[in-house]
Amino acid sequence: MAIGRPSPSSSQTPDPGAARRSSRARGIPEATVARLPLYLRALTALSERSVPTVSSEELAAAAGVNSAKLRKDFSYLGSYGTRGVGYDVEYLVYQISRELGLTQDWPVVIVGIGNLGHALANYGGFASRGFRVAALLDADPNVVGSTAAGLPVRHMDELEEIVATQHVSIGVITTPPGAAQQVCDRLVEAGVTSILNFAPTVLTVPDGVDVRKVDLSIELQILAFHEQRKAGDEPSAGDSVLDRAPGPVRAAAAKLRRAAGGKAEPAKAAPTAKGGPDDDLSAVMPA
Amino acid sequence: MAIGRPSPSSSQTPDPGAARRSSRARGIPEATVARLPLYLRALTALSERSVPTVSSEELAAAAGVNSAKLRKDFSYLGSYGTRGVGYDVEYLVYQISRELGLTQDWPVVIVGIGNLGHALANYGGFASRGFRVAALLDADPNVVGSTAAGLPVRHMDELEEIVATQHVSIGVITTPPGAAQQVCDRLVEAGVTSILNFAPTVLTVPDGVDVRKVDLSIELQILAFHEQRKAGDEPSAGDSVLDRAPGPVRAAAAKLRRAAGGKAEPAKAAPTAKGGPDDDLSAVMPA
DNA sequence: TAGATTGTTAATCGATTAACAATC
DNA sequence: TAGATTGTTAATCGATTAACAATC
Repeated sequence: MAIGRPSPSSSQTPDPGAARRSSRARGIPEATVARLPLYLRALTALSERSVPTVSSEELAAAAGVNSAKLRKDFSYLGSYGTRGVGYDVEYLVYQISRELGLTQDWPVVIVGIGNLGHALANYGGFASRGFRVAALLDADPNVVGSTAAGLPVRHMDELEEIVATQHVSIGVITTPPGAAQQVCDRLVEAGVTSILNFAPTVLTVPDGVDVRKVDLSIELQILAFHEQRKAGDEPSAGDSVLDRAPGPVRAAAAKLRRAAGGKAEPAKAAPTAKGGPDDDLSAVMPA
Repeated sequence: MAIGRPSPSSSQTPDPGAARRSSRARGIPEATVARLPLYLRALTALSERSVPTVSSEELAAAAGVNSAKLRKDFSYLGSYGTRGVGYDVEYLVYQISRELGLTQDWPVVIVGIGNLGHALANYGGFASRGFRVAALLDADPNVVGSTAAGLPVRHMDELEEIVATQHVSIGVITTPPGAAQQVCDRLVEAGVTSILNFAPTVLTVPDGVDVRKVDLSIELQILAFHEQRKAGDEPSAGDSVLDRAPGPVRAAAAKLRRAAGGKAEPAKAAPTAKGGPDDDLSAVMPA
């Protein structure tokens, strides 16, 4: 592979340090930013029920966090509450919306219109938050020309023009993993500076471009890890005595296996590691 | 609302403390667990290319993290590397798979077969990681009986029997938000102990049940926050002089607004807060 | 042996939390 | 005033990172 030290901000996982630093410029930690949408959602529900004010305790419960954290989070935004009373719901909705940049319109392009692209195009939560689907794009001639969520699917060739004329700064990638980096490069070249990536691939982008990823498979794997522990912590089917042994013994065993040219438990590793097309989304999303 | 202090482990965001504590029992921090799937994906790609060994530097680059973090992560699993050489790819694939619980079969039910449910049913990354779709379920008679990804969509009434007979411990919720808690309750009652929630709702579950959420809208909002900052940090359209003023002045302004019974900038807050059905996924997923 | 690379240590940093003074 | 609730402080905890001794 011979890959040099990666630039911290050029990998798919946005460099937490960079994000923190930039947020800290105005004093809002990244962890707080990630919770603001939760608060906003809970506040919007209260607003629709015409609830005028809410305490940190009530709002925290509705958002699923504890109240100390919520108050700390809000303290980064300013002093928007009233001691002894609570927070004005409408005012807080507005302030958080503004802080998140939701008081402006964000045109978005979605690239790769398979089932997932369809689902996103139809997602009501986008429009109600200031996100507007500027265009649906696909490279497959069989898909181009069809409609999804009332919008025509346009060809990738139009990407550059659409991004330029509609001032698109956010792109959503729902292509198969093999196409994702290439699509990403074109988006960035066209002027997109924020990317939401659903393809299970690490994307490389230049400094100044933010990438967030949503990975369906990873979430399930994390659940499986905890599920495994709940099951009584008895050794799983794949466990061997050596695997449970103290570090030095395991290490020695590993070396023995390597020395013997042997793949450790290959028959057991194979089913999960190579059971199918690795993370292929082509069944979901046309190329 | 009058909601009592929420039990830390009963909210949708899995109590990080609890997760950490349980992981720490065997010494694996939650942040490390969340990265294991990334390493596994990179290793699987190397395995398919028949690469025998890999250094921490190379693997870290492929996974999009730095090598110190990767070595630290691996140190929680044991000593699986060889100094001066690197890691045996096949052996590491097996060890990480085992640690994550992927050497066993995980039957999964998906509830709510709209576009998103379809996309997930078709997602190749599941099957190749030991996750097997045990059943697709929906409450809508018009959807029940159709097929998705070659599987029949079955009625919610069959949920309990399916979970019991097929030993399902993981459920995926892709219903509209209004149905999510009810579906969650039924899943838990039937014996499911891990839930992946795509509905934009906070789920309440008993102790011992893990919930992870994937929230499309929240990811976009976080991108918008950073995008807003890139745009030169000039005041956005919604800013007023008071909103930019020091804390005490802002607070005073808030109080004045409240005293006047006035909603702050209602015309500006309204479009984003109430533009459409809030987070309604019904266009995406049939009830 | 000499070069390469791991596994671990220790310092640093950010996030969480409880507690409480400030103040409505 | 008395009760309620915010905003902030300070302690604690987990995560990250660089550096390097161990060792292949």
